[in-house]
Amino acid sequence: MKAAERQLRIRQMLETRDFVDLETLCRELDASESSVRRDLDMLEEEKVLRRVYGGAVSTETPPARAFDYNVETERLSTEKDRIARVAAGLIEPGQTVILDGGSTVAAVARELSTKSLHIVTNSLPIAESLETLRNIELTLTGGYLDPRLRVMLGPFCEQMLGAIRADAVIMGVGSITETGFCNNNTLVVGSEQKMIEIAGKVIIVADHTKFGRGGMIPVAPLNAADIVISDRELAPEYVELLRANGVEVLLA
Amino acid sequence: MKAAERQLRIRQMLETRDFVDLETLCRELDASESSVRRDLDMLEEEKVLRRVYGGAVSTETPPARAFDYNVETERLSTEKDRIARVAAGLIEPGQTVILDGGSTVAAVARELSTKSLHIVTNSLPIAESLETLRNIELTLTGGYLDPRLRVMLGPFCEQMLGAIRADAVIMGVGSITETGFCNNNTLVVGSEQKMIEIAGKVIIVADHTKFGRGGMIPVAPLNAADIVISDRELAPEYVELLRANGVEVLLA
DNA sequence: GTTGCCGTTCAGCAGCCTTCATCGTCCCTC
DNA sequence: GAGGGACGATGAAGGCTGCTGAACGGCAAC
Repeated sequence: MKAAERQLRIRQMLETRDFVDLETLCRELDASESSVRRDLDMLEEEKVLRRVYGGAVSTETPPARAFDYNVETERLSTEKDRIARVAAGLIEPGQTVILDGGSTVAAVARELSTKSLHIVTNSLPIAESLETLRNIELTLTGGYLDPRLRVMLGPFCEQMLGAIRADAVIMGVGSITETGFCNNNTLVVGSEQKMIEIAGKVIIVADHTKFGRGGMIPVAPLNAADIVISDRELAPEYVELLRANGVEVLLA
Repeated sequence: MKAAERQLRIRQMLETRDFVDLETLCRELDASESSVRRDLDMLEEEKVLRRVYGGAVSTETPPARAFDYNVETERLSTEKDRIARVAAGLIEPGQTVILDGGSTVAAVARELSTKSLHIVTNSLPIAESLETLRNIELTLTGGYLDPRLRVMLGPFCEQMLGAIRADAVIMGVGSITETGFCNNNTLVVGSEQKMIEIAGKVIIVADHTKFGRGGMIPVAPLNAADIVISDRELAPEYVELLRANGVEVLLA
């Protein structure tokens, strides 16, 4: 890849995250450390970013949106990032991928931002983080906009989902128990069930704190998932449980 | 392949990606390195692109989207605000109102923000400006997200609109001539035609500069509108023309 | 002290520019 | 209508420029 292209891609990446590390850049851009360093130097010259130890941070001050959403984004962000990277690694260029709402899935969206994809989502934050990228064709489901979750839901959303097919869905969940995946909002559950129905491969992303919580609305039994991605702190019995249900488990 | 055709193809390629490398161009255009270099030089002369080591980058600045929208928002903002206030005055609390994209309609959205309403829109900027309001229930159409206009369009959008009914639609247009209302984007026209179909009352907002422009895609004949709202500088012959077609005209 | 990151240096080579021969087209002449 | 010259466009070749990746020593972080 050429210097100009690399620098454009770095700019793009900084639109969706505010820190990029050198190792990731080398991998994503398929270039040597030296070249990436030079690119970062040039972009720093242009005030696009600021070099820091281990990578670079965006100089763009983000418009600081959303309250709850950011807090949830911060919590466990490193686990989330690792989970997100693994999830993104399962997606091939050119695929159609459904992303549902939630901060873990938003992290996946960030990791997907360099691939050439068709993304279908009902999440406004995810749409906003991807809409400027030229390599991503973005389709939104319609529906009632939940003001707290910033996600489109309800019959219109489900009807729209019913009209499409996708290679994969990447979904967060509220909780996971032996009885299956759960969530805590009727409308969210409805759209998630539809997403599972229309996607070739169902990928669930959930950090270990999601396991064993109870008392919510069931979305699907465990065997509805093809792959579950969690972090290394996940208790072994859950790994066993999932594998016994024919689910592939990846620990990031 | 001739030089003119090659250059056209290069322009097209730059619409969907922001960097093209020489090797790819040679392959895609089936031409020698020298010829492609010459083409790039000429296109650089025309400011279509900028030559960089290994290829060329588009001179179209991607962040132009946001700023275009802002420029258009600034232009005539006082006329727009007055038009918006009149339009908002036509809406009763409790109604279901469709808002299409465009800066004039965005101004109407601001004016509507104190009423208790159900708003249906395909515009992301409008959705963002209304989403936090507790008195407004917001439903978005789905569809392909046009990255420049930030509006959802296409068959999914139209299908979703086809499933609902609304008390009124408030619409901007690209131009108004004696033959009817026009716009300059095929997909936008499709969704606007659907909006007109499903709305009880069709309200067009258009400052006087929109009148008499030509050469765009027809949306609907003049008599498709119930009310057209413009500003006081609108030439009297257009007022006459609209009234002759059974359209109520309000000048803000 | 160890690890990981940084900046520098340097050989290798990809890409650039210039030059030139070739080809096709157009127009003029006979 | 055929022949020939001028012209522009094309692609190949050669020398030069500067980008790239690997290696290495130094320094910050832990």
